Amino acid sequence: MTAVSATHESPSRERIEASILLAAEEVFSQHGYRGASLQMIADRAGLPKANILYYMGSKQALYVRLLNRMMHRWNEVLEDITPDSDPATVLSDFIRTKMVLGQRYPKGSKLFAAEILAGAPFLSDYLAGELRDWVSSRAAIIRQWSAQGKMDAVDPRWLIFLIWSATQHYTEYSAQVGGILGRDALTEEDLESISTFLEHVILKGCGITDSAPNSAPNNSADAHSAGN
Amino acid sequence: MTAVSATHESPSRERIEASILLAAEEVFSQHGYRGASLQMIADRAGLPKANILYYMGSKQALYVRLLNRMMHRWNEVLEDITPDSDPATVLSDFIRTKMVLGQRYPKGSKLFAAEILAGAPFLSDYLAGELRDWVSSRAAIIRQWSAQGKMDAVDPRWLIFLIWSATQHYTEYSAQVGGILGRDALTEEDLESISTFLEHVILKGCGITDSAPNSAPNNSADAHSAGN
DNA sequence: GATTATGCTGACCGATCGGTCAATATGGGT
DNA sequence: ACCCATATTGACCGATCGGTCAGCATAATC
Repeated sequence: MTAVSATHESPSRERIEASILLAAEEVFSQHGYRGASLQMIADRAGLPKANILYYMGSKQALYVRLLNRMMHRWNEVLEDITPDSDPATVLSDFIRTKMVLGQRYPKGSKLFAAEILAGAPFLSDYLAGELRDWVSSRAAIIRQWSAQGKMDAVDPRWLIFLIWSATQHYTEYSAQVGGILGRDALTEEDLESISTFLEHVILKGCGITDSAPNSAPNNSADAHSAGN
Repeated sequence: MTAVSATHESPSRERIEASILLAAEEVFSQHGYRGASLQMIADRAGLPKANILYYMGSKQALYVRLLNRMMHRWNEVLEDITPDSDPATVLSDFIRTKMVLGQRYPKGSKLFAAEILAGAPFLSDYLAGELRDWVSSRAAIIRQWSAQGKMDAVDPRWLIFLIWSATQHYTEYSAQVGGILGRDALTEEDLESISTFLEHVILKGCGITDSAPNSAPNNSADAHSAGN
């Protein structure tokens, strides 16, 4: 082939692998690990099945590679959080970042959801290790906020789960949301409306008064939606 | 055969069908429609594979039967809601009922989730029809509550989605929740703590003041959790 | 006891599964 | 021109897929 051998990889190889990963993410997210077939992935990528295995080694290797890629994508979320942070800013950013990530990687998010739904056979170590520590450290800081009187003394773990679930819902249940709203995909206005709603309810529900009042001081929400 | 023929069915038939449905719900919920195999279902039910098909006709018929059974189970939720109802009571009941249903039918809930995740190929009619009307009618009432000043003017559809997602999270992501909390299943105390938290945050977040003050008038939450 | 309807299941079907491999194609290094 | 590592893929493997069916077991009906 062309390139620099060993450590570095040819651009053509990278392009092919990317197209395989794209196709695989779609198929795995829709049918889960067992339900996905290499033939479907190959067809969607426009390659012969044997080529998929040449580049990825095995179905399982391809799958865990997708899982790992998705895990790394979460890293930009809730990173800079300290006991001195402003809860309103941090939680608001948490909500909006998660909403954006769900829209940016809908297939990857669904893949992750399917893995958890199946009992997380490939992720139990990650969940009980890395992610558990992540939650613990954030929870500890949130508890300090409560102790400082910055917010109500809610259980921080339930709060984190609430924000996770409320935001993920719109990507993983997009078929349900779409069916009910009567559109195929959420509009920009939908996303802004939902984010504002979640901010309003969760911050207010936790007894957080917006300390950086960049918005008008109306206590009620603003968006009311059109029809249906 | 034993029985009364035609309309009524033999008790032995009912028992067998129930055991098949139980096994199938488990397998489908874990692997989705495509990922599930009749052999796995047969093994779990302790029956030969051909017997599954004798009773259920086909894989698809068995699957849609499970979906329908699960849909009917939601019916007890948010039924008695009128413009004159007390939002605090109704929403509180909504939250707790959904939490209980998720615990009562974890497999069925996961089955439903997997179907939606796959793009709801068997449920698109239901979502865009029956369920959509259900949401519409409830949303209209909630809007009236807002107009009456009983609560903030939030978008009722986002509120319904919020309660759905927040409660379903604990059954469909039980593998994740369990991994993080360090237990296999949620305890009674967990469930009570979570329900109280969700009540607190969502009602307060929607500007609903508990009009039936059966609990002490502490505005902050009470549960704070132990460790981790 | 013979008849008939239903319950039940081992054996089999073509299709598809994940994966292997040998054969061929390609393209830079010398 | 020659070499050789890498890229590519059709053909094939045993296993499993959903589904069919013939044939035997069982039990109600006459």
